[in-house]
Amino acid sequence: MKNLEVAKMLYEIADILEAQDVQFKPRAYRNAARSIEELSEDIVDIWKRGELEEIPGVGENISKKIAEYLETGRLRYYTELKKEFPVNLEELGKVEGLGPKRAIMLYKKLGVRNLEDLKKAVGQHKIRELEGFGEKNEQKIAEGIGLAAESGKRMLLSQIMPMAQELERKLHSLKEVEKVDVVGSYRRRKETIGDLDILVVSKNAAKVMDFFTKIEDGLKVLVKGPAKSSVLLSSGLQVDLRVFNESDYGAAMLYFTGSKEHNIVLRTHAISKRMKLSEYGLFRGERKVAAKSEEEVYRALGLKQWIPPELRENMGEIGTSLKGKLPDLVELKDIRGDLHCHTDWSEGRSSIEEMAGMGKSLGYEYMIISDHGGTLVPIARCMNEKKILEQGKRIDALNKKLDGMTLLKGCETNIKDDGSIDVSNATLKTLDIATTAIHTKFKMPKKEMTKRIITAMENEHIDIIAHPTGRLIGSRAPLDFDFDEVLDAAKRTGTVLEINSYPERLDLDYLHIFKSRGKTRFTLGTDAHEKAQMRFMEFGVAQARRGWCEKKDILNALPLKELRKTFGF
DNA sequence: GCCGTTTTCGGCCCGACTGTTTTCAGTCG
Repeated sequence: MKNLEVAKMLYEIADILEAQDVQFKPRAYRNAARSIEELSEDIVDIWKRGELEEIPGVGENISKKIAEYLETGRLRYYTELKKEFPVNLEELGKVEGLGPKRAIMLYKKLGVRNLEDLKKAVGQHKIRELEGFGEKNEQKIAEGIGLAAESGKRMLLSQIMPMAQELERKLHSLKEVEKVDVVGSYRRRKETIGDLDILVVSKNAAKVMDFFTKIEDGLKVLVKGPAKSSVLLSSGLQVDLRVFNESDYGAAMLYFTGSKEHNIVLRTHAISKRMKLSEYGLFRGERKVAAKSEEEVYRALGLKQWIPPELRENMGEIGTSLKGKLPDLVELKDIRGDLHCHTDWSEGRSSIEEMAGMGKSLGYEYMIISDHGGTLVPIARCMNEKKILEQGKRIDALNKKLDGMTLLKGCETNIKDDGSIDVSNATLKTLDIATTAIHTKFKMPKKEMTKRIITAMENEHIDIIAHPTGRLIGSRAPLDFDFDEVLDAAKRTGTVLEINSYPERLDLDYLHIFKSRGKTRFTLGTDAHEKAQMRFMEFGVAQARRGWCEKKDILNALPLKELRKTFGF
């Protein structure tokens, strides 16, 4: 997968062009880079099909450059630029307050090429003497170097959520605060969060800013103004807070929820209607047309529906809302059961009874017990076939005692290198729903990997492929296989792809879900290894929503009777 | 360099904060 490599190169070209005061091109390169970064498909495949120009933001010139790079392994245009400016802009850009222009300036005047050089220049107090820099800037850069290692580290949504909720509570405790909302990528329920954006309604902004900049856990105040302040928490999380009037709050919510791309399209749309949109409202000339609520602003722009935050990723949501055709997104309350759970029969930490108790308290109609089973060693405490059958009997017995909820017999088996399953068909047949997944040998040629997964799907006893891409956010890359072929196989064999709700997995991710919607349905499973983790369902639902899923796309929104029919048990 | 419910040419989001300026540039989101 060369996507990130190509994106990085385009970002760097953008930075160098910007440092040279080139107009508009930097943005063009950045747009292209961002699209490529977010592709769910390998750019090499797109190039081979001759469809580079179909990528949003990639036109004739950039596509030629990408093709040259993929074909020859280098891009002359880029190497020329780098020869002129041999600067590690990616590294230097992580220093707060240092952008491409100043970085290039530091190279020209002081020969700074990377973080190491920058440290030296700061140490020798050379930066303060440069025109346009000064003592304070030098000091800021010195602090920025220390923080650079920490910054840019994104945290999982599940780690951020408790912090966000606590900040919300603290701000609410201040009597001057009328409203608090955590917005930004948190509100859009992105799988990882870089920083938190908080909006507050208050008539006493100064008081709120004083309170916020002295907040417990604050490590450093980055910015403090009458309308905006930023604090770096000791956890490394940056929190931005803005205070607004009640009357502008909707426009502010809209603006700070983003995404940036959603906003740009929305603002451009406003211009086309001879209006101007900012965080203070939608204006026609001097007159404020709408600002109080998001609904009001969207409506005034001619959109027929309010766009849920999870959809605001510039994937066609604005055009779709103009036509009034947005999906009616699945909600947590639609989910009638968890279809991926472990217990202490394999590597889980809670008993079947404890898990069932949790399922009941969540109001579920059913849930599966899908412990690890099979012969592949690396999986902790895999059940052998005898134990799988024994567990099945135990579940049957428990079901007679359980009132109002049904336990389903399941097992998470393993896909061997050749695509066969490490549990016999005879045993798989005794299960209500059979799940399988890749847990070994994550690297093999794309063709082989594709065949391996499809072979598993063709086993008539297999119902679900769990965490299909195998990625672990921040630590393991997704498996390399042809997703379209697997999608076709899902349609053909009736095998379902899972949306794994475990925060490090969230697999399928929203781009794959978006692409698959309508071609196959999905199951949601938490992959809980203890009862409390069954609450991860909300993250899976969020991911499904980000992939535009409706209730009908999710199998565990079905009543048990329908689920039985679908899986034939 | 890209793109089109205003356009195939002529535009390209917008405002806050900071530091260094004496009216603004750079950075950030």
